[in-house]
Amino acid sequence: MVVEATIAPSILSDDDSSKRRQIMDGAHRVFMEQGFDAASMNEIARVAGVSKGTLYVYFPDKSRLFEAIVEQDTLEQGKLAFNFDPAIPADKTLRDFGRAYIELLCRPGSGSSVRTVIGIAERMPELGRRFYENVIEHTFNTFADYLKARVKAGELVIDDCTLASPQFLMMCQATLFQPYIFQAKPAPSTAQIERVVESATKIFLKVYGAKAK
Amino acid sequence: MVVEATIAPSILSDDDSSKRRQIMDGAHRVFMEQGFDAASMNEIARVAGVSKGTLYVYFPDKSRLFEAIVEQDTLEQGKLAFNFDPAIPADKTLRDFGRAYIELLCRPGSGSSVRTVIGIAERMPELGRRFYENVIEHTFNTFADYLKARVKAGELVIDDCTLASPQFLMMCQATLFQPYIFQAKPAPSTAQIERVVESATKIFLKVYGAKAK
Amino acid sequence: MVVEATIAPSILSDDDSSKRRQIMDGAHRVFMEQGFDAASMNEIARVAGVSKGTLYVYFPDKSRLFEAIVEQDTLEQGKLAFNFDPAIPADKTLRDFGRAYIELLCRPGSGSSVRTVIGIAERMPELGRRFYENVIEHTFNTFADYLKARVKAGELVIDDCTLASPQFLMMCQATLFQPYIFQAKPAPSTAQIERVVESATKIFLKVYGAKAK
Amino acid sequence: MVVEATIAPSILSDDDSSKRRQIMDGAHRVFMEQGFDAASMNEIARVAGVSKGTLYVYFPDKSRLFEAIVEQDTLEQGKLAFNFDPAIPADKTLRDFGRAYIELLCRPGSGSSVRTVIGIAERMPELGRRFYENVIEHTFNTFADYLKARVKAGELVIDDCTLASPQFLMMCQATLFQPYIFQAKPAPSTAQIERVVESATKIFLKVYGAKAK
DNA sequence: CATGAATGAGGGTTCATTCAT
DNA sequence: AATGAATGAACCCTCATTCAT
Repeated sequence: MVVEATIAPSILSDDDSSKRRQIMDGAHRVFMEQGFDAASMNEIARVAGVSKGTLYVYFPDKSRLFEAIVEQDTLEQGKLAFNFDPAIPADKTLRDFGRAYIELLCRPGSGSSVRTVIGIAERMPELGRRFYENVIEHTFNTFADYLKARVKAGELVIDDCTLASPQFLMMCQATLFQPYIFQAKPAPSTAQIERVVESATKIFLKVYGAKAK
Repeated sequence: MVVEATIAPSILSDDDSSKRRQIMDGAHRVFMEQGFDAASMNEIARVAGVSKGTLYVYFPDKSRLFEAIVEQDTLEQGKLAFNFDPAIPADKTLRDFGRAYIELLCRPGSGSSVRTVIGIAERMPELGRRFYENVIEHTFNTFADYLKARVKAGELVIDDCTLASPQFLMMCQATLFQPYIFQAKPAPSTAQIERVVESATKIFLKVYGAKAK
Repeated sequence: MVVEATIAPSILSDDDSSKRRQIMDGAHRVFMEQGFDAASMNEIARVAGVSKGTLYVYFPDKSRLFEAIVEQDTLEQGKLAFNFDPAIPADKTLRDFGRAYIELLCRPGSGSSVRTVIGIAERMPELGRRFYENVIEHTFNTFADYLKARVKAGELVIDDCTLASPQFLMMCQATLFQPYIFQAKPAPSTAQIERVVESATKIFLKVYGAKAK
Repeated sequence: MVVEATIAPSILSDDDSSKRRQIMDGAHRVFMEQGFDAASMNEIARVAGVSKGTLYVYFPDKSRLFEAIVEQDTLEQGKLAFNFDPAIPADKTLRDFGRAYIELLCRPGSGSSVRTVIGIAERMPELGRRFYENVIEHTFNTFADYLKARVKAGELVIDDCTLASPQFLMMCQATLFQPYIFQAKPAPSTAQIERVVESATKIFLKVYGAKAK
């Protein structure tokens, strides 16, 4: 029916307010490109396609808008939904997870997010803390839980899974993430990722694998 | 002659200029505490103990002063003078170097430096690149060179030292550096460092040690 | 009928409009507390309990709303209904009227009114003029009329009642009103008022009393 | 000597800084014309003939600039240097002083000052208090002191000089000051002043004069 | 060379007013 | 009639930079 089509949009527009979303989208782009201080409310309004005054209808001030953006990024990046299927052999899981982790870390936009948060962490430590806990540490913990399960299953022999988890993930980063975050090299290619993750996986299994005994 | 008295000061001031040094010291403190954008030339002048005008005698503008500061930090931090003595057993060297590395990374001031550079890397990628190459990568390379020497000496068996080097150093960071840089936790204690480095060292030797064969 | 229920409210609302009254009440409070410039239409709407848009349904703009408030105050304060009973001896009337006058002048809210009008008089002289004429001068005139009647009755001997009236009322203010209007002292106590009015009354009668001759 | 002529200006320029004076002059005009809120720093800068930034070199913010202006006015108006010569008969002194008082009160600029201070007194009571004490009350006290001396000299018989002083001065205001301050009438003419002061003087002497007995 | 007063563009924020619903 | 989201001009204030001394 024709009428329905007309009504639809307003029904679809989530009540999280399309304007609010619109502002956050614009603010996200500007904040990520420029950082907190260099981003101007003027430009955010322009990019978001709203007037400056409207910004203040939805957010009390620049800091709070920024925090909302970072919080959103924190939640989104903290999701990293990986299916740790116990039926799949550990080596395959390590490889797949390692690759997914690095790809997440180095996908476009992710770097800006990390850079922006680190850049402001000195003056807004709360933001840094929450980002670390909900994104970085959360991933470490999720993976550590998987490892514990494998240990219990007798597939792995690990004394301290809470340490083993970041050991593996940090090895996966080797050569790849740091140049990316410092803008020294572009995001790594799939081949590069494969190679580094493969090496990390082998080391991990050699050290923590059950048959390694 | 009377005239000499007048000229004297400019003669005495070494031309690498104590004033220049003075400015850089002040600017360093302010930039590191506040980041590039939030730092004001006014406060830099105040902290440096010179007039605002003098700043512009030695540096054409704020960006160039900042670049000089970062460059200086880059050079200083790139120095990490570690004595890789071939006479010392590899395991001890790994332990000592790992500890020294983390202590350097997490010593007060170092965090600010890294945060400031990462925070500005999006807009001043050149600064990020040089910092990465001269500090991060340089350390990886220096250590890789050591590893190559140990391989040649038959003490270690490593296929790709350029990869093994960051693998070890990233493992040493596990749990320690990231919370620190995000301001989520204070700098790690000596005991924490010892424990993580010890684990990394053991893994490294188990995987790459010659006797491991 | 069901429909009636829906219409009812609009029928009930008297057309001098309870909404209009509601707005004026809110606006009065805000304008008197903050002054014309510092009062915001936003807060007026909030205090009045109506939406911002509704303000503009009843008043074309901020100035006109303000003028309406001041006009209302002018009319209300101009009323000062005092019963000049010819049967009562002049000295009692003077004392009672003087006290009532000062109490009116210094009652809470009255000060704000005067301050607000004086504060804006430079830019809105018309408002000041009407306030002066309808409140201040009107009181002078009312009292002057009483004096004239007493003169005619032979109870007082006054050459110029139009001058004698403010002479008495200004003497009553002595020490009391000015510190109050400048916010230098709180509203005067009953005892203070009594004392000052008593003195003014005595002086007035000594000078203008018939028996004084 | 020629040289002296060159140096002179810098010596003459009071160290109260000509720029500061320049700013205060401009700010005075704008604040008095518009009131605190309506005055904009932009216009003050324009009228003062300096840049907006310069304003903030001399005054930390708008409030402080305003306070400086009011304070200056307070001091200047508080001066009312009147020579209470004991050799001159009281009646002449009363007449002269009364006239001088009203002329001061109603001279151009004085009204704006009073209006501005009263207008802001609700929100800046300290300003109001100091203005009242240093200008209004100070005049009352100065005159009260004179009266006390006349009482001691046996020329006047006054029970409470602290009350008698404002009684006289308020009577002098009758009909003159209030319409002026409300912008209802222009400043009174000399003739009007003379007439009202004359009447007040006569009343005062009739009541408080020694020979009145 | 060194100073610091002066600048003016641009920062974040508020607010009277409008208008689609 | 009533709403409140949206606007954009104008607000106060900061700051990198310049220049006369």
